[in-house]
Amino acid sequence: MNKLGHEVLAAVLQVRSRSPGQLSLEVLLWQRAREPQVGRWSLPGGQLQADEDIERSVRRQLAEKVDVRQLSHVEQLATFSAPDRVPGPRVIATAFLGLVASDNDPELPDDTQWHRVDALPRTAFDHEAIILRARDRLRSKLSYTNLGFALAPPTFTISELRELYSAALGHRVSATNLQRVLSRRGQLTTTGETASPGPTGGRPAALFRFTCRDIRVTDPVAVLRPPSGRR
Amino acid sequence: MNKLGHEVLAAVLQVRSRSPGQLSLEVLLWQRAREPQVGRWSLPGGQLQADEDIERSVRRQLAEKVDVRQLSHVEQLATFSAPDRVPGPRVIATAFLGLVASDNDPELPDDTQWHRVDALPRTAFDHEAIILRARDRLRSKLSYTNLGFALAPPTFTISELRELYSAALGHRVSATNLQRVLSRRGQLTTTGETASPGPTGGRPAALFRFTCRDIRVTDPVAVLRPPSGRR
DNA sequence: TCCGGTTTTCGCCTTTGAATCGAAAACTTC
DNA sequence: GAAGTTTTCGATTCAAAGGCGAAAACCGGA
Repeated sequence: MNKLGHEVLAAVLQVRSRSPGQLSLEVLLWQRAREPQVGRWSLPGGQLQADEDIERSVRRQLAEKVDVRQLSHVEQLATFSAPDRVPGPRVIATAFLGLVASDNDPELPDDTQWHRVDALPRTAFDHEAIILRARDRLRSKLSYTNLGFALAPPTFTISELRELYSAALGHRVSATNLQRVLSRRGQLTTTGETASPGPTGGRPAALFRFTCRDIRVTDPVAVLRPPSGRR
Repeated sequence: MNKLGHEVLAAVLQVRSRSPGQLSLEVLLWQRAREPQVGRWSLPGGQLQADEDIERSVRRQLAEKVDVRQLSHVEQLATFSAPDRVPGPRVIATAFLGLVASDNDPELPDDTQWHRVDALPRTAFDHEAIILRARDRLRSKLSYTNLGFALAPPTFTISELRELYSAALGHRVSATNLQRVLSRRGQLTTTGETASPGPTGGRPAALFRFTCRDIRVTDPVAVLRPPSGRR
């Protein structure tokens, strides 16, 4: 039997604010201190162990870089297998998408930093392709699932949520429409509380939370759905 | 470095007619002649070789069971890694979805047969889960992409296409609606030809083909799309 | 206390695309 | 030519998202 190495890699994404009011989608990377590719930035990950499946493995590997209890969502992305994707002995990689809610700010090791996904530094191997794949997966799932819960704090105003979505999707989002779409789907629950207005005043915003914090497909808009039989 | 085996598996799906007029979604399986799991039905696949990536590997392995030129579409599904998913030395599996258009009827080896996905025989290892995953992927992509081209013959009538979709989706489909949805999306092109009516008469049906035979997302119904800026 | 400024919220309307229905068209056989 | 079949097409309804502006609820300062 042909034996080869298998690693797991995770693109952990979070919407973060670098300067106040300026949110951006960022990814967790660590800088390589040794060859190969010294100085380049890598996704966290490592070799799969004998007694773990890849889902367990990715959580174990991530624990070295970040508090895994702050991971609100992890899902498999794809497996990358080009024979020359890394130098030396062949290694297959299964990539994951991880999400951290925006109210967390995990302690990071010295070699590890957040980087804007739209302004990546020099990355190692095929990691840039993996990061972009993770971003695309997040963007499409924000549309047709309730995955927003994994980016948002436990409770939030519509304006805050709008900024989160806007940073993650990379385009402007209307607060009016966001609220209507999510609440029509039953994803939003009002807490009854209100946030205190900012220094410039204004009507106090109502606080919401996601109805359900398990990922749930909103029906990938079931086109060609079965005939209703309704008359 | 921890070395382990890596195999690729393919769930090749086709809409086939067992008795005339009765279409069903079927999957290509071969029956195991040796331990482990003698007599159970397996997905085609095999060990990844040193110089190939998994996409090449799956096509190579499939060539042993079916004419690969008849494969109209192949895509990666997911990687399965439970340590005990097969007995003996550990093997990771990356599963693929393959599609064959309904006008093909490939020559098959003696140990290989088509089986209805909704009436599977006793399958080996975790292969049933993979088959169901493949079916679900096909069903959702039929809705929001033009993947139908991979199931359909080069040219077809709307009625034929309706039966194909109906068998693949597992529910009735309205011909009227199917035609309008696909042509609004620009996926259908009329050939100008018409099919000859059946033995019972009836208006001759117009022949169509898919505008484009590369997979193309129809916009996963871009909810929360960017503001139009239109006034 | 009143008033302008600010932010959120809500209702109404438009737009888009899918589902339904029924009638017309085009062919068969008798 | 009449009756029966099947396809095709237009008109209508229905559902969900996007756009817009007015009303609500707060601020600070005159």
